[in-house]
Amino acid sequence: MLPHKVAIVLFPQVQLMDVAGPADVFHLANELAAKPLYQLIALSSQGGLQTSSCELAMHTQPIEQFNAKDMGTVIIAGSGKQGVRHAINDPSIRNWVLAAHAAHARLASVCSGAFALAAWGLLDGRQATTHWSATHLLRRHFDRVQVEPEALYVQDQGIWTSGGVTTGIDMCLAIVEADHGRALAMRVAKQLVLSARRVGNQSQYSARLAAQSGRYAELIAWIEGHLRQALDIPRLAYRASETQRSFCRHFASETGYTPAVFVELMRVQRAKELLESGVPVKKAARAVGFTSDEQMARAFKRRLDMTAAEYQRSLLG
DNA sequence: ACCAAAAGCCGCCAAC
DNA sequence: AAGTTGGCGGCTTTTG
Repeated sequence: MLPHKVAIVLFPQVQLMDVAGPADVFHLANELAAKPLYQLIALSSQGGLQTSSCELAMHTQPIEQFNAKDMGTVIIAGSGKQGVRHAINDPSIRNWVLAAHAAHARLASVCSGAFALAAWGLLDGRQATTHWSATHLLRRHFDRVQVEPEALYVQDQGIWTSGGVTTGIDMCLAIVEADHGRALAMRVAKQLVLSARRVGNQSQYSARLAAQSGRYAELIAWIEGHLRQALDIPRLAYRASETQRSFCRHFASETGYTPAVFVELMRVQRAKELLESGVPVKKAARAVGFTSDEQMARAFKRRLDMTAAEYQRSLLG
């Protein structure tokens, strides 16, 4: 089987970590699988040495020497403003990436690389993210992009975008997982000594955001303060002075979560915080309102794809 | 790992 | 006329 070609496209003033993180993930995947799963290719407009924003330079190949149609994955690394602008207006890079996309290559960006994809129209109608400090800019300049400011990384119809710097690692782990399964991705994460593997959609944050304003702000605040008690739909609807049917409908459209899912996310989030401060699993489970540690284990599996004990252990390194 | 019971969820639709 | 409400039924998910 031929290795899957992964092209990383560098611009002037590239962020070193945007390149190094993904590169090491794919390289370690090869090592740990003991098979050449991925072939890494660093590309730039002219080839040669590319100086990163921190002055360390990387060797690259001229992009036009490679056939875009051969690429399995193309990663656009982030860089400073001038670098991105330069890339956006460089027709050789643009056409090459578009050709790769037309040939069904998987596209991905790290950090400000999303601006290049957006400028070329590739993110129209798609969910995407970029560095947290630039999400509002992305939204302002490209109103057809569904910007997800809370996500570490997002995948929508074959195009992946990730937030800043180290999230490129999280994204590439998810790519490895999609290609070769969870076991290999976990081994790579472990090899990289990543404490806790982070999932792409930080839904806990979204849940918390939803709590800050809007029609159910008060109810949500109350939920947060009363996680230990039973929070089923009849009770919540009663507190909201609505019928169950209307409450469910309104709550879901307001927060994006059904009531039960929302409560579970809150409990998992709070449990994580307790586990982080060293509280034992059983105690944490009771403290946040899970009726048993068994129930918490199931919730952790659902939301984080790991057990509470695994989560706690992952923090200790 | 399984299963029956319970709870959650959501489309449907008549009634506002 | 268009939009919201809430009861019902049944399908899916969760629980113990």
